Amino acid sequence: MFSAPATSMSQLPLTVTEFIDIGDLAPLGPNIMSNVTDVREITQNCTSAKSVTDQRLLGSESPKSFLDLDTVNEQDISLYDHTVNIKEEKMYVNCVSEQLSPTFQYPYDYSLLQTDNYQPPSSPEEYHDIKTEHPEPDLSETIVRALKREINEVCKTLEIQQDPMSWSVEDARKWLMWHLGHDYQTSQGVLEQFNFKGSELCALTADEFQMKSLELGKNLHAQLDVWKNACKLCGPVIQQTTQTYDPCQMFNVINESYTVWPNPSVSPTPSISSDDSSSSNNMYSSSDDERLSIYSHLANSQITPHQRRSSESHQKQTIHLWEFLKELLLQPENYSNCIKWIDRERGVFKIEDSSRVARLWGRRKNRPAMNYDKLSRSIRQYYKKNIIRKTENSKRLVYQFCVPYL
DNA sequence: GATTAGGAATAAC
DNA sequence: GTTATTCCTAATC
Repeated sequence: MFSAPATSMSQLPLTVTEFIDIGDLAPLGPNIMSNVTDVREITQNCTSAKSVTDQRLLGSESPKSFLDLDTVNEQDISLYDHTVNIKEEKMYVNCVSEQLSPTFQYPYDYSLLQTDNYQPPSSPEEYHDIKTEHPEPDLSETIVRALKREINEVCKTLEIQQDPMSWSVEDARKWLMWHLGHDYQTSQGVLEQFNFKGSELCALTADEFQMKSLELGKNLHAQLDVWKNACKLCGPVIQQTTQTYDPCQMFNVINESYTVWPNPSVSPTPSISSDDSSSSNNMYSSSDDERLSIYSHLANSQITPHQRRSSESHQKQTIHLWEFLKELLLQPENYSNCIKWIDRERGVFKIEDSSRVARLWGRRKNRPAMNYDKLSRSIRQYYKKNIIRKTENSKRLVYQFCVPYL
């Protein structure tokens, strides 16, 4: 996935905002949502992502607009990836771009962003040197909670201990795989360079990580650093379990920590195809489909035949629109600003931000050209199938799930 | 101007 | 074959 990037520091014209996806930030709490507005000023210095200078950045709308990835000028950024990691009070946004970088970490420095003369650091080293003091006292707790959930679920899924010092070589490989998760070739290449048990992995410096993988080394080191620090913060609460490998658990991990993912235990999944098995959990996105595929490949020798069949049977599934809408509705803490229940009992919901819902859907289905016009056409296809209908007193952007799909 | 409705062709699975 | 996407016209809010 990551093509050979240039490493020149001069190729750092973009500021952090171009890569922040509000969908990733939202689960971390309202404090972040409110503070991202402060990034607005520094985006004006951005020279490459032209669209960040449009009116959506200039205060007319909520932060979500200018933080959505579709504001990125893809002519300038032909390939990007992004993740958000939290370490104590510092947020790192890892950016990967063909033109920009290998993997750099941009601390999301609230105190600096609120100053008038903020200048983005010109090199990754400067970013690392930034000291952050977050003004919101509640953020640390939010971050710790999010980390706790994620680490707990990842430990369950990978069947590893939370303490990396106790990891075997195989445990460490699982963890690396989890964080690599982009494509099998890349992951295998990197894994060959990190054939260590946990204690040895923890002893490696950032530079040593980078020496072993120019593109991903520092990112992995940061991920491990975050993990180690989070374990300290989380203390003994996190418990490693003996739960068997279940791809659905991966959904829950992502569901709580990154973006919109389904939770099959929450939403009923009525059969709308002739194959019940294919309709029950057809909920992988491309990225985690890949991640699961890679992990499955790695773990094939350790999972049971039943589990392997389960994994394989889930990888080819696709999510239906009505399921996706329900996922959003089931996370009001994150998405009530774009879709929410009007009458939960009767399945009546309203799309508050049609373009955002469409973008989320398009991203999920890897359809960049998705818009509300197309999304709504798909919804209307549900009328005949009695999955979704308009309410009796039809109102704009208000729909209703039919009884079996409530 | 945005939304709604639905036909038709096509793509994706 | 089913579902979703894309494009379209027309009507409505």
